[in-house]
Amino acid sequence: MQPTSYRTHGCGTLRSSDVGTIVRVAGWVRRVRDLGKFVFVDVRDRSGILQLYAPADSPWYQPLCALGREWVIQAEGRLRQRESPNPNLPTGEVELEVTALRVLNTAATPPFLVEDETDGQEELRLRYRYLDLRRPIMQRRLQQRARLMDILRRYLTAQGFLEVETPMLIRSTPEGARDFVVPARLRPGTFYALPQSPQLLKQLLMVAGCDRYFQIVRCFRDEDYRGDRQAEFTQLDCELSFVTREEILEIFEGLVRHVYAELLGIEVGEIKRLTYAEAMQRYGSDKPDLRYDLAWEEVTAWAHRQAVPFWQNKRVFWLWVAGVKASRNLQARWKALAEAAGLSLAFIQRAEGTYTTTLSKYFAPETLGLSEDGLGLWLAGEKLPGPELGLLRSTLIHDLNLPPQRPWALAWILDFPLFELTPEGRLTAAHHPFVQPHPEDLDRLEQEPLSVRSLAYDLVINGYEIMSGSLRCHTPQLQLRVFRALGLSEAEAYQQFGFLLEALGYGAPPHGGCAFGLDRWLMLLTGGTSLRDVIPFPKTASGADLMLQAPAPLSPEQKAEILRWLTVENT
RNA sequence: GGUCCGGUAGUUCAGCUGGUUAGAACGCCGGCCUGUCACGCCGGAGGCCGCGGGUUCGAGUCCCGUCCGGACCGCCA
Repeated sequence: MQPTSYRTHGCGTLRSSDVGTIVRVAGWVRRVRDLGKFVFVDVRDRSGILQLYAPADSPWYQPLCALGREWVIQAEGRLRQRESPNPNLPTGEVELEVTALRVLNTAATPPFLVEDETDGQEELRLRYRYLDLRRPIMQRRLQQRARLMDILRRYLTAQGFLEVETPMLIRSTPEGARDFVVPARLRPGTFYALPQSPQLLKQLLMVAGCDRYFQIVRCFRDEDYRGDRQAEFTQLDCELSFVTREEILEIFEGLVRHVYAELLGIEVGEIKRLTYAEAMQRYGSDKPDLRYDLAWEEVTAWAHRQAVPFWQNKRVFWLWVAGVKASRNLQARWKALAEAAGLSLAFIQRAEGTYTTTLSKYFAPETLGLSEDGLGLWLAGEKLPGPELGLLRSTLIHDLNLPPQRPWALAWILDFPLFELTPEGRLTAAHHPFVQPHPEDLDRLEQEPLSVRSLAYDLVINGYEIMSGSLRCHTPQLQLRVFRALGLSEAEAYQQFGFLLEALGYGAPPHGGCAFGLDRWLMLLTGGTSLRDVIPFPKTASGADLMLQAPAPLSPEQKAEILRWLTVENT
């Protein structure tokens, strides 16, 4: 804490070695404890908590007793050793014997405890966010956030990245999430859109020769909220020229390791690499939580040799959960879950060497060669592998309260499909339409587009997609081929993405990049379960800022002007 | 847009199959207290039971609607 004319020290910085010095502190009253013959007052500032002390015969005894919670005060005195130290506090060895006190501001009684263990519910905390952020735990989260950004800036700058800002008022592009839209006053009938990401702008920066770009940038997507999703969020956005996918992975693997080492002092272990196909086959998800080793194994060939009627003509997957016993109740719930998806689920339970299974009339359990107690599951269906494998895996982990094998599991997911089908059966970009097709699959782009892999990659941490990126199409010819595969004529492509195609035609270097979801990553790094804990001023699930009371109606004048813009014909 | 959970004192909650005057803890106010740190002890104040309608002799409780918060599905290239 910086000394100012109001203070000589930060409250939380004082130790036994400072005993005897005259100290002045300024901060908030956490609590007043009047014991009759003396009084203790805890003062809090960003650095921590310090205990003030005055005996009943002190002229400051009465004024200290009269303080209220969260009043802002300045206190001066000599630091002394405590008679009864508090080992739970960094400053627990010392206290300040008050010889001067000034009330800088009083405070209304706060609606909830301004403590780590607060009694306030989230709704109330959001309404009084400034009080919520005053809690030490929230202060630490703000500090962690600032540190993370500082670490990223230093690291990337040292790696030759250039920090460049891109505009917040851009144009709406088709596909993707719903845009937030801003009427353009000077051009009635036209609109800006807030960026869902600076994707195209950073590609243009590569065309400009920036070589390596990064930006810590706000992005906007007008979609529904979740605990891990806000409409307004912060990305670390990066793009590099003249690099291969392998080089990009190495650079950002370095960044991730650096962040864990600097921020948490943790050495992250191996960062696994899985193809999308492997991830779906073994975990049923493109963002599996690999803190758990649990994995599906396909046993279709074996299953077809058994006399189980509902396994014939199906693909069958086997999952073994060692050491657990599942109640009939749980088994019934999982079965219902599978059947709701049109799949069949069968169990085998081994407990103290004895088998229980509904399939005993088809084959002897002993032939499975299980060597330990546990629960086995067979999931069978025509459309497997699919997301049901993942749903069941995570439900099992949750319902059985399985312990993770490791606190951190980082993995690259590679070789995503380039395209996927919309529910209406139309071809659409799996990632975005600027991703470069995998060179090995390029000749199938027109005939078998769904089998084409892309040069996209995701970094998955503990089941969350934390970073996502790809190599991009860098020639107009290739970009047009992808657009055409997506059903866009050359005219339509130029109409929607003319500026990009034009730029690619002016000597775009090979390039690729990625974006990290910083809020989500920080949520994991600080051990939270909600983005609202790491975003200083978040919104509720319905997009409201309970403190500012946003969104709010416009004034009649503003509203009339908007209506005029909306009704102007867009030529 | 859909499903589910919640809304009672400043706060967190309890309040049974509808039944007299709606409770507890913390906080707040007053008093006492020689080492507290979730101080302790004694006393006190504090309620539009989210809002609107309905059923009923009678509604915090049951029904319908609505608003707010949360979780999940859809959505999130």
